[in-house]
Amino acid sequence: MSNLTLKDIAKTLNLSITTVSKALKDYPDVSAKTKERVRAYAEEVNFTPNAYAAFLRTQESKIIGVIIPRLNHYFFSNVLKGIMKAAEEHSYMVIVLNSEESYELEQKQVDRLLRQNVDGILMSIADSTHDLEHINKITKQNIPLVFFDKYSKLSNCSSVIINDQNAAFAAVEHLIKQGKKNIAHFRGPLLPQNSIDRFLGYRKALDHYGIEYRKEWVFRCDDISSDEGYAYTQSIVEEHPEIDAIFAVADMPAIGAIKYLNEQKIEIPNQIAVMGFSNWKIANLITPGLSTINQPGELMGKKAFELFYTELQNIKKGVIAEKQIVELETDLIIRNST
Amino acid sequence: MSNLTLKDIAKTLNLSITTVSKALKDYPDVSAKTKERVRAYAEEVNFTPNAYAAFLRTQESKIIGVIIPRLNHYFFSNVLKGIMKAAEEHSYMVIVLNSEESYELEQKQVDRLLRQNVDGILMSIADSTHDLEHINKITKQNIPLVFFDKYSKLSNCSSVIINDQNAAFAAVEHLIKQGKKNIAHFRGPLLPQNSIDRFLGYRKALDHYGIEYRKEWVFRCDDISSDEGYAYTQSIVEEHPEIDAIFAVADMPAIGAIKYLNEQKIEIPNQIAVMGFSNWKIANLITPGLSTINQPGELMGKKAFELFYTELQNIKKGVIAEKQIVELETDLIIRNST
DNA sequence: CTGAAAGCGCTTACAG
DNA sequence: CTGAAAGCGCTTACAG
Repeated sequence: MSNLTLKDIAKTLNLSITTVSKALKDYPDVSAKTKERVRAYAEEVNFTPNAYAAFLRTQESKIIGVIIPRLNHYFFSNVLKGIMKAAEEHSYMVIVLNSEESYELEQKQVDRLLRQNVDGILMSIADSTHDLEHINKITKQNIPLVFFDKYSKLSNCSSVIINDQNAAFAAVEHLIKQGKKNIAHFRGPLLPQNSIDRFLGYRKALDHYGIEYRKEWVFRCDDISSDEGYAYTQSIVEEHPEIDAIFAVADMPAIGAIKYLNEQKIEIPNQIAVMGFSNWKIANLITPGLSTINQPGELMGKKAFELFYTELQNIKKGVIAEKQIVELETDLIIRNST
Repeated sequence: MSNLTLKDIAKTLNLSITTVSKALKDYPDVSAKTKERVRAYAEEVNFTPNAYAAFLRTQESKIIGVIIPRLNHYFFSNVLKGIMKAAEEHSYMVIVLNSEESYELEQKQVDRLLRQNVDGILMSIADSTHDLEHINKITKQNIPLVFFDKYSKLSNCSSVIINDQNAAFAAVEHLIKQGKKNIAHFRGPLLPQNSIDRFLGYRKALDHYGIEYRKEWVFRCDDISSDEGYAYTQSIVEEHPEIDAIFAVADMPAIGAIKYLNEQKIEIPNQIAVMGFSNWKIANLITPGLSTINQPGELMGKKAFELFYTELQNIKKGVIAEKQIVELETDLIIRNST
């Protein structure tokens, strides 16, 4: 809109479009004097080159697309922050799309990003995604694709993840070492790999310490919400009084549990200990503080961008490199809820 | 990358580029048979038109830029969610930038968005922004600009805001009606309008009910963080034992206050009542629940997009319309902290 | 050191 | 109903 072009500048300065373009891009074959003239004028009139026209030549949009399953989510916000910071450093901009854990939306959003000719796509798969056709579309077009956190074992793509199974094992092991024997699990939805892996880590820890697994002590949180945690804790207290600890797939259900227990004046951790997963900010703000597993969100975002970036360079050079899986460290954070 | 073009399709189908383009855009002057052929083939080869080339003709990027001062922030995430949902409905994509409350970053990001030729910019001003030159750049280029939440009274732009002064008044009035007389205020930084207005609302309420204002009971939270709230509450308890209520500029400092009071086993609200502002999710998850002012984030985002959209239509039609200020309703939410 | 020209992939007014 | 052609605003190989 009402933006100046190279042509306008060329006309005003009595130069060719070529020379103006070169001057602005600091080509060595333009005289210092001309460069100075052009630059001064461009500054004066606040010239901003048209990114679209440039793209048409260079075929690089300098934009990446990010699809996250939840926007108002401490962990994913942190990942996004990491991505955006790294992108900024490489002069990239980020189009953000929120799939709201919906497979249908996710498919549409992939299409939209492809149409936009983004230079790459970074995504975390929605809970309801059960099919990878849209993912294949991306890889077929030879566009770098990087998964973070919720990835797919079936697609051969670069990914930044944590070892959910080991982390969950450590969490449950900690509960056991605190003397807890009847440990319930609030698991996540059925499809996503991380909710499966955290469940498996729970089972493995029970196994390892010779504690019987009881499937009626596993409660499914499809929304991974505090409300679910609250409601399940109520039914635990009322129907399974022998349960002495809860390991939740994420902090939110754990916080719902703590809320209920606080209201009922049930002692945490003496009567029931509560363990979360993710280390949201809120985990340290409630009373008692929530023990949890720290998941390095910002670092994950940074790494995801870097994987994209090296992959893009490889493609440009025509190098076919192995896809990389980066596994980040997690820590057990012990607070007063265990 | 490796993307088909209209030319490729035209060649394969033995048609002209024109006809292919028209067929795909459902122009009336193309035969149904041809349209069908083109569409079927485009589908088969997964053709995605090049958005940049299209832009160069239409001068519409179908992208907006959003600058928010904080990313990992319940309220701003909600606004973003509202913006993105509305954008999606209008086939717009959203480039998100995080100014981290920094004036310098904000300036750079405005430049980057202008260079990208976004169709409009939606932003909330950083706490440290003390100058509007970058804002003027946007309006000079005749690009729609809409502020949300943190706006500037000095620039004539469309804005979606709340009445911070009235909302703060209602919050403090509620404390007074609960019998509180010695009410401290955790105020925000000096520059942003909303932190000024909330402070003014606090003063107005005191005035209105004949309570003396004491400036040593006002504590400045430059980061609007729980840590600041925690530390100030400690000094209140130790140095100003007569204080019986706290009104905080936002939920985070209020939650820090509650954390400290809980640790010290100081009764809330009997000894000290605590009032927040914004109604973050966490406000209802801590014990006691935090009384606060509900700020409709998602709705604010939706309205901001709509303001942008009507402004864009006006510009296209050459209509010069008044800038609009939309003021959204807030509610007093009473929980157990007051 | 400067500039004319081709071309990126579309859209659309115009001709037939 | 179909197509040749101009043009959006850049970049860059090439000529002078």
